[in-house]
Amino acid sequence: MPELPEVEHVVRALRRSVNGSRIVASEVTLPKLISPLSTAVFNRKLKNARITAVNRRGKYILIELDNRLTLAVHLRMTGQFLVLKPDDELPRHAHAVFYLEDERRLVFRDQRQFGVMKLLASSRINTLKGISELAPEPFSDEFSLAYLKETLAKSRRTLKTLLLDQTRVLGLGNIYAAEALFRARINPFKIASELSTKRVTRLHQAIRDVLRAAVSGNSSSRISLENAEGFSYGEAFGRIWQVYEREGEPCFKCGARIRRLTHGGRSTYWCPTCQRR
DNA sequence: ACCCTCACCTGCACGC
DNA sequence: TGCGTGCAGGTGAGGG
Repeated sequence: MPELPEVEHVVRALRRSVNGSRIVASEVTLPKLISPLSTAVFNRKLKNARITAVNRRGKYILIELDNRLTLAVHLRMTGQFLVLKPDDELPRHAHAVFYLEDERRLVFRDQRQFGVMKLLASSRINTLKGISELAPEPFSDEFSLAYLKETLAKSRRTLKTLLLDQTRVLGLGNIYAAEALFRARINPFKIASELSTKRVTRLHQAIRDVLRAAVSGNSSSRISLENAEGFSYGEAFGRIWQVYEREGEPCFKCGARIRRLTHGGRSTYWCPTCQRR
């Protein structure tokens, strides 16, 4: 599920539902999830730790504990958190269970098993491979027009590819990259360094607009970890994509048929008229 | 230093 | 019904 907005929703839901809770025990049934730690060490370090904060950096969820450790979680494609009440059955693909002092269980499930958890000293979070190199947060001052202009100027890759690179532009995934390019009326296969200043400006605005709309959309209040079905894209969020997953359908702006091409192993959708080369 | 390809997994929709 | 194919929202290792 998760691009930056979805991760932000998960973070907020975790804050509402488990911040302040104490973990009395944990269980991990998929060792690679927490590698390189052993499950024994992982469980021992978490025992009796209290969750003191839940934050986000890029698409990483940072669960801070009162023992100077932080659990950094990346959901990748299908990772989910949910909170079970005492009588609830453990769902399929539950790979880690955190038993809370009030009898609830915080569960991490992940159908495709791509998700990762790293437990390490809070002071060392920024040294974590994957986090240390991340581009500035899209809503920070650091992610300025000048930053984007310089970043694009340095790359001969296509925009679509570059927008997915979290070390250059943070927060977009395959959906929002396509949506941002549509919003900015820019062709996904354009070479980054060849973009005019006018277009860079439009793209900068579009990236923020698309992410902001998704973060602050009507969905956020409805999401709850106690109702896992709340976590999905598309209709469940009450949103319709402009181009994503709309191959062959008419563009909402001009009526042209939306096109799709597989590019670097992933689908790219665009309107051939609104987003000319 | 950069950029590309592939690998990591399960499950679903599709066509034969 | 069953089986093969392609596809799915993300990243990181390895190689050119």
